[in-house]
Amino acid sequence: MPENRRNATRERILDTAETLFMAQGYEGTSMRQITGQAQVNLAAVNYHFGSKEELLQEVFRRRLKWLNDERLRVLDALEAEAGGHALKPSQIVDAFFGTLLRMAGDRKHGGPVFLRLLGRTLTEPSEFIRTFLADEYREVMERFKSALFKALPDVPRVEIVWRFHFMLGATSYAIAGTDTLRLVTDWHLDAAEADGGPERLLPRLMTFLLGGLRAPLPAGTGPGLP
Amino acid sequence: MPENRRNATRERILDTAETLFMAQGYEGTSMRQITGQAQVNLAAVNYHFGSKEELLQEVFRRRLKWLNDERLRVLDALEAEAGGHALKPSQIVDAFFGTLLRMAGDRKHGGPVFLRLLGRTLTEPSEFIRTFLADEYREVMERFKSALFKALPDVPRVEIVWRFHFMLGATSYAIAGTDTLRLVTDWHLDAAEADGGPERLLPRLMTFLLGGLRAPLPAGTGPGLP
DNA sequence: GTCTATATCATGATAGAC
DNA sequence: GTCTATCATGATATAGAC
Repeated sequence: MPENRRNATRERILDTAETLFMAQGYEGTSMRQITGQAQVNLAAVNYHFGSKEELLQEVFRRRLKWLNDERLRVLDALEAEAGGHALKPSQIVDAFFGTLLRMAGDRKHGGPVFLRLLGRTLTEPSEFIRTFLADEYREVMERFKSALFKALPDVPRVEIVWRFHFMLGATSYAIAGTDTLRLVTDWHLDAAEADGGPERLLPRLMTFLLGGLRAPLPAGTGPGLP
Repeated sequence: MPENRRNATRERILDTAETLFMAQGYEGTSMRQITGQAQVNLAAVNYHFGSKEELLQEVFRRRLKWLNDERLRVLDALEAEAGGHALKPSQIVDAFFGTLLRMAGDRKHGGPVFLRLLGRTLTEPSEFIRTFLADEYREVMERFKSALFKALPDVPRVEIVWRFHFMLGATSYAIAGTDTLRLVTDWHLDAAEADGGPERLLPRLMTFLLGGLRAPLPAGTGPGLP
């Protein structure tokens, strides 16, 4: 069973790398750590993926493919149901960010480990990571921006794009994990409240995001782009 | 002038390290890069700071000291002016996040370089960084949370803390730089619009943050903690 | 296909001359 | 205080045996 063993080794490397990159970052994780913990040979990474950079890309690709396909599937279903009418902003935001957060409960697709990795990687400085992520996200971004433009025809497009950006930031930070949350909590929240899992986080985040997305325009903001 | 030279070397190392950590991250930056670009000897970092970790901490300390003192100074002034009355949420949010963003125009205190570094570091996985930042932020966090609790007496404290967390995330991501912004833009915004500098960013961000902070409570949210 | 062994180089840190 | 020289370690990647 060479095919099975090949896949088993590949998947074990990917799973281990995902966990280590999440906990220590890309630069902070060595191939010796990955192969040691995955109990495969040091040369296996180069054999299966070519390089450490390509390993990282594959770690993201197998999860993002599923996530973004799912996002598009949900958006397609909503738009089909609406039959040409504009969607509600809350539907669009849930299709994008709700689908992401619900991944946390789905261990088959990475679960909380991948979510934290993704949140932490979005601000990673390495050029090749940002280029790669921008490519992976391009299609889904265009679809969701279009949906928001249609749902909010009176809001200048430039404002919608900025607010999408702010929503991404709030969400990334939230899924980057409870350790960073020590900055804010540490104090009035016990661990049970602070670490309530996705089912507590999602409604709170959605409320915040929609409040920001639908906030009245600030004074002095020009009209939309042509 | 041994004292002057000592300070000049120290400051040059700190400035160079700040820029490189911003562009490449902590793990991705070597002491050889830092000392080479700062045109000081390789041993100078260990002599002046002891280790690479302590260098990073000093890079942050000199900026965060000024930033957080300034935040507290603004908050003190607002509270003195209010004379015992609760502040408006917008005043508190501006004292915290506005003071941060206005640092971007102040090259004497790091300017945009430090802002991007800070935004990128808040999701950094290294344990010692997170512990260090949590310590540096503790006092200012407690003061601002208290001010928000007082300004929003009808909102459960746990909700305020969560929303503070979301605001931090949106802001971190926004100041982490326009490169990451390619994820969202790349498309309908020309560079001039997307990269409008802090004077464009601040009102947009404030509107978003306040919209999220003051959003109506979601259904099913329990009462505040005792 | 998988692994051993190794090539080649960069890293953070330090000892000791000046 | 600053520099040179060097240490010990760990990094990614690969050549070649099996």
